[in-house]
Amino acid sequence: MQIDLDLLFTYGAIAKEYKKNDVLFYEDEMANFYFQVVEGCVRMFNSNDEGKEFTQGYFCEGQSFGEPPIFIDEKYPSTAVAFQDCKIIKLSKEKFLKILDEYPAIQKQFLKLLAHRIHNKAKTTKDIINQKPEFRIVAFLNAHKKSTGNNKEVVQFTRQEIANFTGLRVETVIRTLNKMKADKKIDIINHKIYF
Amino acid sequence: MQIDLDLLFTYGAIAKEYKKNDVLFYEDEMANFYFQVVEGCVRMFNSNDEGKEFTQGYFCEGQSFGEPPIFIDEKYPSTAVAFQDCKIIKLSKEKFLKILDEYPAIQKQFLKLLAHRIHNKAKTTKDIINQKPEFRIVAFLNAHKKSTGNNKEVVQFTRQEIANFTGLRVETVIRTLNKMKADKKIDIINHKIYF
DNA sequence: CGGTTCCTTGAGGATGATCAACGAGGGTGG
DNA sequence: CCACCCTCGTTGATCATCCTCAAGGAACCG
Repeated sequence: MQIDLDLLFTYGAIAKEYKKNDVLFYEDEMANFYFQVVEGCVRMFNSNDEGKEFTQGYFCEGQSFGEPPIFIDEKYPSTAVAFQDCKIIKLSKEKFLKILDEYPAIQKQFLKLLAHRIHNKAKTTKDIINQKPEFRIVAFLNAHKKSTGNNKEVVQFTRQEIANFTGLRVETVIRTLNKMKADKKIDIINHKIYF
Repeated sequence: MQIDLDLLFTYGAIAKEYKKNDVLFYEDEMANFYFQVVEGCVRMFNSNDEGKEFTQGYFCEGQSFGEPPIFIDEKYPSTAVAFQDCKIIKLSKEKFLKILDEYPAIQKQFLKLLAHRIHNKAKTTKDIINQKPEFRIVAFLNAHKKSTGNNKEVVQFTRQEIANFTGLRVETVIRTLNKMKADKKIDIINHKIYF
């Protein structure tokens, strides 16, 4: 889901550049802006007291993020950082809500978007709870592979990133991946994972 | 969030009674109806291969459920069963979408509803991943306590239900609750939990 | 009562986390 | 060009935690 860039600019949006690891907003901050990715990719995550991070999701080119709290006057449930160098469009909450009011079709698009998000989160949560490291990793790989074809493709995530998303530790991810390789479920060539 | 009952009936909705444990729909079924609870409470959950259940959420009097897949022509991600004897309103998908089209205010309400759901799910997932059984249980108790006051109140869930929601095993829940009692974090009187 | 459903306890075991160390590659600046 | 420092991947050993299994007890209800 993305709103037309011209429309956004008409309503006063600005484009901003972020370097990798720049923070866009912090967990528990009030939500005052609508964000839409033009270039790059953003990661949303939570950290617990011991510093262990849990990745809630990635938002890439053409995707918006951080909208739910805008609709309900809530704080951000997670922190957002640039996963790569990014160009991001920002629009104030008020203007964003105005667009929705004036363009019912867009509002409907957002309804669908949120429905997708819930659907995905339900699936993800289910898969993570299912414990079994291998199962969690497979679910992650399936959810994040680009093509739907049968042919294997290289996985663009580090083992640490897989760990952060699945709630496992790096070492466990590595050992599980090695087992999966032995079982011919994935290929690992020169440290790169093919799934 | 609930749609006015008269309006629902005008559009052809019917009320249906379910006995405890009756199934309203199964995981992976296509979503063809809008559901709204008039009386009682519904549980949505997934089962894994070993039969272990994970509760995605409870939906009680006045709440609707199972809408996300309707918006996006998807299957249900979970199974829904009557948690108690229930009276539920059902309306066909087509009619439901028609209501949304004809009443923009209602559509907006649903946007907010879905935003709330996502926000909650993000928090819940974060808390579950945080491992530590005690932390998960406290998160569950906080999320499901009725009043927001400081005074303790009785918890209406069985230990098995807490286990299903937190992804723990009953025995672990029991032992953790006992520890929490010893630490004065909860009271347990005659097997009932006060939090 | 007899049958549920729910709660409880103990013992044992498996699994993933933790800790510690090291290797390999890529980029940077002297 | 080389030394250094990153980040990322890897391995082994040990440990703590939660799961599993088995058994029984308590409360409730027709």
